[in-house]
Amino acid sequence: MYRTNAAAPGGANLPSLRSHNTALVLDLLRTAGADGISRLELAERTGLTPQAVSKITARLRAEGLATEAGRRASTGGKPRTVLRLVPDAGHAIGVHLDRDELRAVLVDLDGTVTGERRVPVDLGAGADAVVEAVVRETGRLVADGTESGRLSEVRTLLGVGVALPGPLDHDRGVLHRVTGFPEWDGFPLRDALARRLGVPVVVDKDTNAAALGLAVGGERGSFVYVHLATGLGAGLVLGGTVHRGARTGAGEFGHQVVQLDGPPCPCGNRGCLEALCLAALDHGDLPGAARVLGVGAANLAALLDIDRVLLGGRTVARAPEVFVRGVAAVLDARARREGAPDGAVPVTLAPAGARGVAHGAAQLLLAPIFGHPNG
Amino acid sequence: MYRTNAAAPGGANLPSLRSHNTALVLDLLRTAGADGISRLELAERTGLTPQAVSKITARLRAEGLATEAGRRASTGGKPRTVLRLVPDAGHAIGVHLDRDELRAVLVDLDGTVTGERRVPVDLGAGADAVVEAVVRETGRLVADGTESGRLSEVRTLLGVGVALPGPLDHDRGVLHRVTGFPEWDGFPLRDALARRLGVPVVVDKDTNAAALGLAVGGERGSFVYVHLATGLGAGLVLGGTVHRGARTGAGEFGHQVVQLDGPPCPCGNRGCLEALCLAALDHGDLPGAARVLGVGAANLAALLDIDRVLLGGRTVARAPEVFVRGVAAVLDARARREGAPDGAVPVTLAPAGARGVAHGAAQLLLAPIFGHPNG
DNA sequence: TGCACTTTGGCAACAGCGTTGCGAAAGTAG
DNA sequence: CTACTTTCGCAACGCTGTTGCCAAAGTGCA
Repeated sequence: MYRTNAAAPGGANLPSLRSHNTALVLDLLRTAGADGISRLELAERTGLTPQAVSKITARLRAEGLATEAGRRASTGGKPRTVLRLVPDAGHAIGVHLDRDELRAVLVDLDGTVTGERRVPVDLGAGADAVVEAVVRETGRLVADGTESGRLSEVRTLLGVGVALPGPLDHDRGVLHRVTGFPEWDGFPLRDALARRLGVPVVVDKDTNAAALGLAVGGERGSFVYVHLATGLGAGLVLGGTVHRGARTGAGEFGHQVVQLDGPPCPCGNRGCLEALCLAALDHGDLPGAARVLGVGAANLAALLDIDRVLLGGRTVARAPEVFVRGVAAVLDARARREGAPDGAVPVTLAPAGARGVAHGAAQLLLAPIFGHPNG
Repeated sequence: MYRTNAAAPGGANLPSLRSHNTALVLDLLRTAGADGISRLELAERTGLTPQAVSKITARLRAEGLATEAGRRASTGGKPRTVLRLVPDAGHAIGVHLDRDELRAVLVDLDGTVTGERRVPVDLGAGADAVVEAVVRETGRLVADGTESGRLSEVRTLLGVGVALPGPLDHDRGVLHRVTGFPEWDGFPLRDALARRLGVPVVVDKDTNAAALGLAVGGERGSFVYVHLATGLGAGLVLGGTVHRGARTGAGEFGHQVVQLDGPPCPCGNRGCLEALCLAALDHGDLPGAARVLGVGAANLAALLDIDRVLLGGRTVARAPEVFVRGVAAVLDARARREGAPDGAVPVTLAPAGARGVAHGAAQLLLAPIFGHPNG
């Protein structure tokens, strides 16, 4: 399986060149999905010569990652042959560990969910119990997949991605003080799971996983995924890649202060977005909560100049239109006042729904194959 | 002169591989400065083999970009030969266009300022007058440089970088509504200057230029440069590169809302950082202004997880310690409350001083040579 | 039906990249 | 002076994408 030359401190050699171009072609094949894409189109999109694309796709076909799938209509000459990704050539499991629920999905190379499990879980029950639950559920997903013939070989399982509420250290796979569950502080979740599962494991914040899932799912450029459930967080995608920051702690959207000397927040600060938002929700004031969210989103949009704001999470799902409209109203008003030439940043509902985080967690393993090192 | 393969949509070929590695080596040579760096050290730092480094440095020496400069002490065998960048092999001019002053600097490859001019200018006097002033001052810089023997050939002038208050379109080099001077809206400054000067011109916001200058000057990782003068803005460097966002408008720090329903700002919003900050300054309340700045910086640090906050600009220069201490106090307090394992994000004064923006503007032309495409 | 034309896409030869094997150069240590 | 270590370039090499060329597979017109 192809991986980018991650270890090198920057120097590039021929193998890394090859990996890069192969990943590029694979990414285009994935994006094309079931429609497929022709060799010549691949050449145009990558900037490579047709002959180079022929060589690369020949390798991919020999390794079972790509296949020919029909032809296009002729435009006066030999018709183009359509190439397609072979989705079953690789799988990954994405696990969404929420405060009260575990959701695991089996995902193939092109992002299709081919298996899913949901069980209640208590994050407060301690590390051993939770690790055990993850091992059990991923095991069942693999068993089901093998039985149905989808996971024909164990080797096609690339690894397991785990997404859960932060803060945590993505690089080392170690949890910090998961809000509300101090006993998790310092637990090396990635290594503990990798030892038990025997496959690579990647750990990330739920918001980052969801944002990665959206980026892989076709959302281009820079955007923010705002997640409102028991807490408030954000996943940032800047220029197509998830921005995690120096200590992989970026996205602390909930504790942005937007009211100097405002009401106190459990985090110790005053006037945090999360505190104001949750307070409004407690009063049943959804539009008020949306407006507060909008102020935060508008700040973020101005600071980072993003293309889009995507909303998700359980609370948003309860009244999607109220939140989308409320947040958009704040952004529109600000754009009008500032006379933005292209209008306001659009606000939409994250399309993946309740499965978004688990799906994105699986992409933590799949994305590197397509040339997105850390997503 | 080496340039990265910018036009390609992602596909890499052998020339682009070569450019990449050459730029990498040049960047290390530049970073090493007058001390120089040995071939073996270059090999270790890049991950390339010693032989590859020998070939690359041989090319660089043949083209006059690098030279041998002494040897290190032996460690039991043949002593390492030290290589050094030839600073005079290339120059760039950086122009800082402020509301009332034009500052232009001539900078060589390793960032040393070898010529400087300062003249009063009125941005409100219209485009023609300002363009004329830039043409005149850059011309004099070149004339002085040629006379002193530094600019031995005209070909060593790579181009002119112009930095001025935003907002503007960096990609196209077109100004938007420069705050306070609506007549500039839509003026194609880059093309107008390039036609008159006959060399490449790059236009950017003053804050971005300063941030780029700091990044090139050795500031690693992710940081924010906060500029407080007649207005308030920020330049973001994320993972070593300047973040400009989708429409190159990122860094709108001044109009971050931190007080819902706060005092009105000329921009039309309420409770903007800039409004609060300038109001405090009007009352002579520097610590108050610093505190407001600190709240904004803390929000940004939490959102983006940056390594450092750097302060600059005329107002900061008037009482540097008050601002550094005031901003740091807010960040420290928040870090303590949240129990950040590594402590608070450090706050320091931007080292480049009043010349920072002009120096950074020159780096807009130099950075691509060292593998930083847009800085 | 047959011929001319267009377009696709693979084979073979090629240029250029970093890599490997090896030896000359230039020091230190005894 | 000898033995050893370390640096560093020459030559041969393997592999990359590129170029030149030609067979295959269509369309369109006579």
